[in-house]
Amino acid sequence: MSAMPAKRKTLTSMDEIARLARVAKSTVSRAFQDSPLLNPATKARILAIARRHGYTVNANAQKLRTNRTNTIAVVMHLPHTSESAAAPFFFQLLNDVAQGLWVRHHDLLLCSPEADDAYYYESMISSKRADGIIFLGQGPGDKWLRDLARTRVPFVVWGAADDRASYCTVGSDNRKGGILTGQRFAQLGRRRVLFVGNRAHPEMEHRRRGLEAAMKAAGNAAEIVDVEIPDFTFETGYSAMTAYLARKRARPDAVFAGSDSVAMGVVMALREANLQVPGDVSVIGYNDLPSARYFLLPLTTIRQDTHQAGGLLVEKLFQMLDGAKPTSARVPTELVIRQT
Amino acid sequence: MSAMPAKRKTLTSMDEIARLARVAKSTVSRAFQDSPLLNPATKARILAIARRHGYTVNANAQKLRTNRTNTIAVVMHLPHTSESAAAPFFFQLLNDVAQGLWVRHHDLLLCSPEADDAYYYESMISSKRADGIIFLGQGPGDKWLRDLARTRVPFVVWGAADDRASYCTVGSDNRKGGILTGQRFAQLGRRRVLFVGNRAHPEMEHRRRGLEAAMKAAGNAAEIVDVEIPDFTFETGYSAMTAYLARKRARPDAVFAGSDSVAMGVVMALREANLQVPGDVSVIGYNDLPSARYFLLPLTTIRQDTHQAGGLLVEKLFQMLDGAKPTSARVPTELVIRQT
DNA sequence: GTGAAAGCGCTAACAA
DNA sequence: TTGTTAGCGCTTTCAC
Repeated sequence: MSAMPAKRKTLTSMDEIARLARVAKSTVSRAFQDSPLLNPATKARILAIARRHGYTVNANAQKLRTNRTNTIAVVMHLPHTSESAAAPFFFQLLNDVAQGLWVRHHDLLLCSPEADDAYYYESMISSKRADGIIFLGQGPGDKWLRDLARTRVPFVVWGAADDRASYCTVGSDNRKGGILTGQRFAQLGRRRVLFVGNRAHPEMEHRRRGLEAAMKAAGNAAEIVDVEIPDFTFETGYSAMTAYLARKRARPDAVFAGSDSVAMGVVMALREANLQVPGDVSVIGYNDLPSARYFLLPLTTIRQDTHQAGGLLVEKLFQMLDGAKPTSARVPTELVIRQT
Repeated sequence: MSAMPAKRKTLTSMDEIARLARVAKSTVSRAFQDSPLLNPATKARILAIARRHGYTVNANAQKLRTNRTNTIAVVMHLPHTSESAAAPFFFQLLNDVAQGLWVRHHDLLLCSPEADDAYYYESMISSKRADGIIFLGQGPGDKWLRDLARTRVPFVVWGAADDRASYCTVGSDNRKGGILTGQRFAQLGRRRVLFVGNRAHPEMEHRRRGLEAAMKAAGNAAEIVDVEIPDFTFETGYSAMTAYLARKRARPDAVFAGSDSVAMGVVMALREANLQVPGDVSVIGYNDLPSARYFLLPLTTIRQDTHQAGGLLVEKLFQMLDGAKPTSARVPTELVIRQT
């Protein structure tokens, strides 16, 4: 059934409903706010009339008046070309954040990062498009986030904790992820490990440091070489690894990749170069994507709990909107050993 | 740099800016609208002052006044549990739609389908939260979409074209996808094919009919059996196939799956039952996900151009907002033969 | 329990 | 080229 009869011209303002119900506009307003002051009978009558006429409260007038939007902006890097597979991990996180937002009856405004400049995000808030912002990922360098922290913009970030705790983050324990990887490599007797990532991203830098610490602690004088990549797709992993193998004589015996997608690309490149995985080279990814499990060679990887993460991001942001100053949080990190 | 100096209290209304610039409020308004009427010098002066004071136009007042939101709602089924892998295909589509929307300077409100009831969507529009709606997927049955088409709500749908053309869709040529699959199976001499999908979804029904037509045309008296599944995840494909094999004596020699994820689940189930893919059983998926290519067994599948689709969805919706009545469109469909 | 009145910040018609 | 004015539809005092 079409819920709103087409015949009746649908009414668009409280005044009109008020007139029909023979009450004041303010009474209609109270009915829609479910005010306890209001006589239940009056309320029911008003709501019935409104429904019959396809009336809904104008959200913009409401937002203007109350100075509250009930909207949260979620900023996520969307790949500009569709060639590069959209980062599945962030979509998973987006999904979990969205759940948390529905539950709290807030709208989700999906945004792409504009210039990495605090100004853009300040104006999102000052123009009253959203009450707060959730950033899915820090990107390389977080200076602009520190800048943003100096303003009145309420926001939380998925990513590595800021050393100076200038803003609130939720992230996996990246250092631990690095340590688990290092321990695994050490245990397998690996000595020439490649870190295929990007240390400009705070998260990656933490992983890298954990990796180094663990390998050092194990004491078998391993060497870590960095292969810098600009993004974390399969294609990038594949071509970075291929290029590396073409250029260098020394073969790595282990690779720690910045994401599962990268890890899969690395495995493909390795196989094409006739290196056995995991015989000659061990490979460990990050995120435990669903597809990591069903890859050609089920991928060994670091898992983080995105569902919990999504909930935490939302929760922290709401605490902030309530005037609190929430602390950063970590979600646990775990090594999933499969066949690489 | 923090773009807005913290010292100065940031101004929040045009009146205040007008006073500082010694002009009328309407002149400030014109400056922000980039009105050609305005003296460029005046405009520059106003904008400079505004910027200096961290002023931005209040979007809600603007929306209220102009009765335009510059926002499009995108409705997408987000899995309520994180167990089931979020449908990667729709995220890809979301990404492409988002691109199209940025380009046109529109905001994207991400929504989850509430009750499959036209009322909910009518109120999204009548409450002026969005100017139009893009539905990513029809779901099982599209009666409510036909209902919605009888209202004044501007919307377009990713999915199968409605027989009665009551609303505008963009979708892949599902029938052709079915035909390509049928031809391939026929050419391989397959006779007992399983359709693992859900005919309540119009898209699936079209594929299924194409499959049947092609197999009939090939003339080798094949039989098609339906395995109904409620969603299109790996897990569902896996368990549906496992259950089927446990129940039935007759082995299929071909499977046409509702999505690549389902196809991968099917392949796993088949292997566990000691059936060779593609030796004993051919499997064809749908969507050509990035991960389909790097699956355990690179997946044979039907590819559709989501990038083009995203652009078309946005374009059609804008035509509709301009008062036109755009026709439904199809994006091409192609068989990608790999190893299943 | 309900009504009257003021005003949120903006745009656009009209006037100058 | 700029200013004046009248609302857009709502919430929220304050009165009764």
